[in-house]
Amino acid sequence: MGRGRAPCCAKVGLNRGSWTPQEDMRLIAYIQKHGHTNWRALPKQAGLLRCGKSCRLRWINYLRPDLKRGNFTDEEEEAIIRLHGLLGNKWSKIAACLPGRTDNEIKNVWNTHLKKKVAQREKKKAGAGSGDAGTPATAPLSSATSSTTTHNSSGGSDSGDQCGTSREPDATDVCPLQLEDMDVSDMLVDGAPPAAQPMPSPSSSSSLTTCVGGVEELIELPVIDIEPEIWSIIDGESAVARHGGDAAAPCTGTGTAVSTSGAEEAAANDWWLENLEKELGLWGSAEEDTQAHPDLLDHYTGLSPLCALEGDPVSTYFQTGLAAAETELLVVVEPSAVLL
DNA sequence: AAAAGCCGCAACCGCGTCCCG
DNA sequence: TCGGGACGCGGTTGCGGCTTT
Repeated sequence: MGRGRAPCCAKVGLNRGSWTPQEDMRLIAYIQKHGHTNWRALPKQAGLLRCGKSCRLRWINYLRPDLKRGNFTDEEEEAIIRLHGLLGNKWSKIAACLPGRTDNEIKNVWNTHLKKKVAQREKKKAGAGSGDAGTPATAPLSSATSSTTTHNSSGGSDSGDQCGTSREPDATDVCPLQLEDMDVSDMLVDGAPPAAQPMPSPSSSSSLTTCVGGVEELIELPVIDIEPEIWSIIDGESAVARHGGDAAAPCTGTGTAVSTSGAEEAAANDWWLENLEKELGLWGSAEEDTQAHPDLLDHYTGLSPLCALEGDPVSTYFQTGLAAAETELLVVVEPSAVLL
């Protein structure tokens, strides 16, 4: 029944609409640091004036490092068409078969072109009027399967194979586009795609967390000025506990790492975040900053200032995506571990 | 060159389901 | 066993960018 429908997006005091680079940065930084065990609490802890739902959506559909960006390949489109023929509008299940693609993305692609494409095909077939293949969707499965199997090396080369490179090399084998190994009926029966489940949203997060686990808690979020009243509006409970700039000091309990750090680490984190912000156009020139922190630069594995900026996780997110992004995150973040 | 229309993407909304106390 | 909270999913909408007139 309608139970448990969280009034999560209480309209009061929360931002809506497009995400700003600042918000993106904050969300990324927070999740990189703490993961996302509780979406509802996340915005508060991350200092975001968003509802948890919005954060989750943003992360899953846009910010996740394992997302493949760019146009859909022919193989992917074919896979979507076939899977849609089998599964219907089960976008999440279809997405589970297409690593690096989100259900939202697939849904959009389907509604925008694939639907038309299929309609045209059906028309043609009907015009040709033949065929035993009454259901166009299922028939091509085997042939297209073979094509999709090779997809990994060919199609996905541009941005790398998300789940594969971003985690373990072995994981590439698990690429769910291998439809022939996939028992779609399983997916029809129970929600959870079997062993070959590529990267459902939860696991993707866990992969990320584990990936970053070694350097967890290295990122310190900048303080944001949010009126306590807003928090009380958001959670409906007293926000008294967090005041005096605590709002953005997430999990101060868990954020113990902060205390492990010295001023040096804090400075390094600040530097990293400043870079993020710069990359997002929130700051002045990069040169200014590197001049401002020449000492810290040395810590960054001898990267030139430019290199360091080019390796910026957020820009990587928006440019190349996943594998590189995750690598870069490690590259950028890890040095601060060396600082310790 | 400007205006109008179209298209695609990102985000929101509401419901269903799962999990936990 | 029941009730509540949180998450996940699918449908829909709004907006910005691009194309066409």
